[in-house]
Amino acid sequence: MRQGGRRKAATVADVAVRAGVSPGTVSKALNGRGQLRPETRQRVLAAAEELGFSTNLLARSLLEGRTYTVGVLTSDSFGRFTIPVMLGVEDTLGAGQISVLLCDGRDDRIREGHYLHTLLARRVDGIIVTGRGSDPRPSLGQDLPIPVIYVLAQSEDPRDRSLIHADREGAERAVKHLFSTGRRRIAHVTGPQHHLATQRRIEGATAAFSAVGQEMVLGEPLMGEWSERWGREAASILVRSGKPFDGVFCGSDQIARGLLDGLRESGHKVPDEVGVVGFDNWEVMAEAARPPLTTIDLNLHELGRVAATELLDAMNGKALESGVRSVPCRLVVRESSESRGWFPPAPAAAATPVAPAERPEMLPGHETEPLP
Amino acid sequence: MRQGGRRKAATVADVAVRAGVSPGTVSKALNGRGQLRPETRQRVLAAAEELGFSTNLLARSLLEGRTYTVGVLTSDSFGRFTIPVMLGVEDTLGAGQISVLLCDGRDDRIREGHYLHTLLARRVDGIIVTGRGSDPRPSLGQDLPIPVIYVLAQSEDPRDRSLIHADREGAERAVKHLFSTGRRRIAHVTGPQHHLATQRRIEGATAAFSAVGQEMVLGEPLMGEWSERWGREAASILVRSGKPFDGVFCGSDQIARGLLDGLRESGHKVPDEVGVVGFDNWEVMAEAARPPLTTIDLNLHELGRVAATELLDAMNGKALESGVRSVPCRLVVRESSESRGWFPPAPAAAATPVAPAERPEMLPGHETEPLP
DNA sequence: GTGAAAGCGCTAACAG
DNA sequence: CTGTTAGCGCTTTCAC
Repeated sequence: MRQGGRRKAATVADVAVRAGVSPGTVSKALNGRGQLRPETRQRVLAAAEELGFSTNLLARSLLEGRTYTVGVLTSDSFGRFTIPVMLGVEDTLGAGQISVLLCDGRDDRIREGHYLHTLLARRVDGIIVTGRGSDPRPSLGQDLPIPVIYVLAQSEDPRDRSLIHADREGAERAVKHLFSTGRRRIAHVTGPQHHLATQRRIEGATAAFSAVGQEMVLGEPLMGEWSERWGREAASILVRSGKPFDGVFCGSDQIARGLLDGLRESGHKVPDEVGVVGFDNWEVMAEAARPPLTTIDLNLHELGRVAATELLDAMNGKALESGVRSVPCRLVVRESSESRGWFPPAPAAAATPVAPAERPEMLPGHETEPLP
Repeated sequence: MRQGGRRKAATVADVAVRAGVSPGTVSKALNGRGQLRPETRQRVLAAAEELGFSTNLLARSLLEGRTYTVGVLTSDSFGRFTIPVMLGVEDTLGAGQISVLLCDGRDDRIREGHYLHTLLARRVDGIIVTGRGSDPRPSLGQDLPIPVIYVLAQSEDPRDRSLIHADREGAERAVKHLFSTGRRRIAHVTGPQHHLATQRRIEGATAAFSAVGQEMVLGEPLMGEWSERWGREAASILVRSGKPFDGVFCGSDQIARGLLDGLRESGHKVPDEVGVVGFDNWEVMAEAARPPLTTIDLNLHELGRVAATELLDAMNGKALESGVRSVPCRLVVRESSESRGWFPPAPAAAATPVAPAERPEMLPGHETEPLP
């Protein structure tokens, strides 16, 4: 049966004939159900083998009313953030024999609606919606016959189940880490003001400052775009401000990398004079930075894993909880924040004591991906 | 029908009852087949609408023997190169109402075999195999009942159909582009010797040198790893060699970016004194480079599109061709190779004349992807 | 222990 | 024009 000459696949009936039994018996033998004489079972298995029999899952699904399939639907296209989530989902689901149908919404509501229709017609057992997290997205609605989980891009409807990474806590952790290495004069350079992520990270950073009774250098975050260019520019702004600073928390790894370049080129030593922490743990960025960048890992793979796990439970009848669940971020310590021990003494004791030095959870370094 | 109270979906029979007709008639009305009185059709459509009817594609597929589904199977995990391919596939297939099942092989042959089994049991209409292109991969075999196309990672078996990007021609084009901007003393810095990609790019580059009767600076390519670090190191090697050079073709954008940093920091002006061309058009890299990097775009999305198109034909009965087809790369001109017109006059006319200045095909710049 | 029959939801073929 | 029937491939009673 070469590619040209497609032959009809063998059915249970075919196997039955060859084994000299009935279709029902074949089914039992193949699925290890019922009481069969071992010898009969062997005969059936042999016949199936010889015919290259492969169960037609369509037929089984039709009967069972389950397809062991879930749809992953992106509102925007699959990008740097959604892909690790999707892989986490696929990974977890694949272990449970569940397949993933891919639907790329491309920021087009019409297209998305069309995909939703297709998924329902294909009778998927559940749907995971993902996309940019900059802002909440419209709900697919409450009247779907299957469970839906929103990941990264949370649903506008609080009755839906949404999973996001803990931006706020991550940012707080980043800043506390800088404090814990002895730095005191810390600035925050981040993305566009209107992004939800920007706001959440500012909140987290602010909380960390309050906790130790310090003020942000320049009094407020420097907001710009998520780019290396902006990071370089911010470095220049900081330097020219004349205000002393010994730490910078950046809202993204790209910004951090630009900032690192800017600092190096204006003669500031990292981490000796300034500690820098980024956000995202975009490994190619963080590892190629000079020096390698300490940053917050979004745990996107884990986010996908959790989403898949919750969805699996829901598919098995357990009611889905409502509202937003946030999955913790991880601090990944690299060189850019190393403490060198010569910092000025800590300022007057703050109301809340500085968090003790953290046990950094190192991520294993990934090899650079080979070229195709 | 909230998420908890899953109700059985309406069937053609339900619609039939409600519309006061038979199931057969419902089918015709819904699919626009056969001769129906317009009024009847309307009644059926209304009933379907009211019941929220959605065709059960499983049942249809079972009957039709086609599922309008293809599997995309990676040998390694989905990475920087395979993802654009997969998106190209999904894009093309989605337009034809075909869904994509995702299978992440993770470099594990057992796992891959398991996925293949599942795909066949689900009766997909075709399979696209993808993965790292560093070396050919084992064939899935010739005895599959459905067409298979290998993309990026070509099959070891020449009877299979493989699609790859035109590495060799891309490299040749890159070097010719440097020549066309007036440069003559060009070096080649690239990846590990044992990679097929490295070899193909060296071949292409060599061809371009031969065409204009020039020698590669240092006489041979500098081979290292696919990293920025190696790019920086190579810059230093080149500079310290004392040999004059005015152009460098890098085997990857990462190498190129490191090289650009190295050159800048050792006081060499790009593009004024040295022109640099990369490979991959990894946009975040190429655009963030200083200056923005001229490079070769692998056309991965197009590769996916072509693969999907060939697969569609094959699924419709057209026999798949055998062997490797290579899809052209594109030159993307940015600042790093700009001609400044003050170069030394061209050397003694070569046997083959220098290619005339190329019409650079600019790609639209992509915005930096917003954070989640 | 094993076989026969019914049915999952749909559509194509043939009656009426 | 519309209804009836059969069957896609499988599993699951329920007889034997």
